[in-house]
Amino acid sequence: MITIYDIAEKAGVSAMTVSRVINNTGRISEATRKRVRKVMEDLHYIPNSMARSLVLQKTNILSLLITDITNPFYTTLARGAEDAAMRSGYRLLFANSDEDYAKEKGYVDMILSARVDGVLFAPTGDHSLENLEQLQKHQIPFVVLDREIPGIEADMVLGDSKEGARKLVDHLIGLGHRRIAMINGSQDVSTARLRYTGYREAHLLNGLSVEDSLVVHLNYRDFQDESALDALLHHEDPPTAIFAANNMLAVGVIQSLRQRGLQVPGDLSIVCFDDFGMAGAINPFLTVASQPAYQFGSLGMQLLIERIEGEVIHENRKMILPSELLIRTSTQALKRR
Amino acid sequence: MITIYDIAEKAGVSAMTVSRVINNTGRISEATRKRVRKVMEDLHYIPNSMARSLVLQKTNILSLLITDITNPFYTTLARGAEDAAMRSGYRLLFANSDEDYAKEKGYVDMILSARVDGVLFAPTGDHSLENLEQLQKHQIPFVVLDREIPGIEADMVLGDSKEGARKLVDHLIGLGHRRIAMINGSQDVSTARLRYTGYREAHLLNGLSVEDSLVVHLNYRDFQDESALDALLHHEDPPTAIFAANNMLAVGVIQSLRQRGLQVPGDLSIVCFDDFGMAGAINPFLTVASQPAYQFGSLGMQLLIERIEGEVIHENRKMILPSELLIRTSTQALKRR
DNA sequence: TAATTTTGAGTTATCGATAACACTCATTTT
DNA sequence: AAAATGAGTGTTATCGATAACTCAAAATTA
Repeated sequence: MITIYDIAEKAGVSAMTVSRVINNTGRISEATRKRVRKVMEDLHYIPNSMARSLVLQKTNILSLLITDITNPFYTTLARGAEDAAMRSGYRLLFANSDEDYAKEKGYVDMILSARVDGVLFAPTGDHSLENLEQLQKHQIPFVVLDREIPGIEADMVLGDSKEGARKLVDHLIGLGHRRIAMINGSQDVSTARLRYTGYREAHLLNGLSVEDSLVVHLNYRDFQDESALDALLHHEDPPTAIFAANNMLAVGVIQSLRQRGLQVPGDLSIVCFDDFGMAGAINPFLTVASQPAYQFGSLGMQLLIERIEGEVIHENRKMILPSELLIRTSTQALKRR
Repeated sequence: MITIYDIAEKAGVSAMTVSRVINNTGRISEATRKRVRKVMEDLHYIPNSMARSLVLQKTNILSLLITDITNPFYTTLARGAEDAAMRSGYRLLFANSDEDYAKEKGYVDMILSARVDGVLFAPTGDHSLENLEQLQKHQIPFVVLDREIPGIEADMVLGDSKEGARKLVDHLIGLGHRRIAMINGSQDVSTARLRYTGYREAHLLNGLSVEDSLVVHLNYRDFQDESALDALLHHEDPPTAIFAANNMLAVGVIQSLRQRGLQVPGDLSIVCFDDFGMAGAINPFLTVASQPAYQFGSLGMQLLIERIEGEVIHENRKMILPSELLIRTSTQALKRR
């Protein structure tokens, strides 16, 4: 491995002079500069960023922790974060917790160990509190994305889960649906709680009551346990529409329904949160509350970088990004029976 | 920031003893070990991995460079790579080149600067040669994914682009199509060349000739230039089916067709390479040659880790993963006119 | 011309960890 | 009882870079 000492020797100068050439600091004569540059090129020199970070106490690396790399919402968010980080001259260290608290903890340790300058943190759920406190203890600046964590004061970029859910359910009610099931994520996640609240409010505002036997709490990531769906379908007064709390759940629900020979929207209307990115564009099918994923990333990154570089310590900022109701073909007016 | 020296002082031992406790090396009395452990916990000590890597000359970090983080093929591949890296105790540094050579170069510099132990490299195209040579110069082990680069000898995990393309086009010909257009990626990418060869062979094997005016070379990533599609549609003897060389191109084509009021498969049948992951499961629509994306990642990672840890230097290994023809509803038998 | 300033470097200490070696005691061997 | 062994720990040098300080020679000023 080539070091500044190798360069220094070949160029007949001291290591410090090489360092000065690399960083364009101090005074160097044009002749020396040229000579050093030449040697660096000849030897294909690349600075060792660990050594540099060690002394500078700054890595110029920011970390983005997402919960599901296969979910288009998060990959689009990642693009937004990456672009914003790049613009400000930071490198981005991606991490994927897979909605798994233990993995998340592992990545937090890695992040601390790597001494990154800041973290964009999409938590797996309320229990992420400990991991965020861990960051606080070590004074790593962070911005919380997508899910609010009770007990944590920090900059946040969130969606309007309640309002979005209200709009979706309102749309279903407007189509005549009265028996609307909800397949929700874990109650441990703020967005799941708020989406339930929105679901509830939409009912109440329309003079309908909420029947809790139509509400199921699962996990955002994968829809494996089909018994819940079975219970809904065999309900004495079964639902005519389903509100899936996110896109992945909706996929699972639709697949299961299809296996059971049920049609969407023929037999059941389906709505969900979050769109499907590029892939969803092939055949825009699901009626969704689409969130501005790219902005989650770019705005969050902006807040983070301001925190890191800004001299003034602002109040905590909480940005709420609206979602957009996109009505497509997975919903239709209730047929009378 | 807490260091081993802080721990050492508080515990009344030398820094070396702390290091020994951390790494479970050397002989330490149970009493000292316990005392040091206690102090480490009290002070929330986290080792500085940069300092450690600097002296060990090993980072325990591997890098995965993909070309499109919003493409489900690559995110699934990433999951495979991540899982495999995790299993072997490595951390994974994701990087996303966005099909952009300059960004790729930037990430290669970062990778070199970070002194990662190895790289899983999905190149943007043939010009990635320079970037791979850069890695070779610095003796960073790497495995090439998905796209073969002329002039590079290395372990590779590739798909069977030619065979997959042949199957797709064969399927279309079997349905009676004779005028089959191809919307291809850049000729700078090996998979694009091979998919064209497969397209060609399918024609020849069926006793058909290939008409180059039906073949368009664009870019894998986004389908912006619609003039090419227009030209095809206004061809004197227009195509009845389109083979899009990858999923992203297919999305673009279908969106454009829809804007023009054309139906798939009513007016045109469409096939493409690569499936759509979770998101595509909502409404399996496109007939595709599906590649085992997860395996690309996990197998590639396995080869890489063998390279890094293996004592024997094997011959270069070239793994070809088969694709599977999934016939869905974007293709139908040619109606006579 | 002597004094001062500027230019263009070099020296040394440091960041946080670990390897290699050294050095006590206590215990075992001869 | 002297010598050898081994357990437990400390010292010093090192990884590759930069900050802070130093210093000689050249250029400028008085």
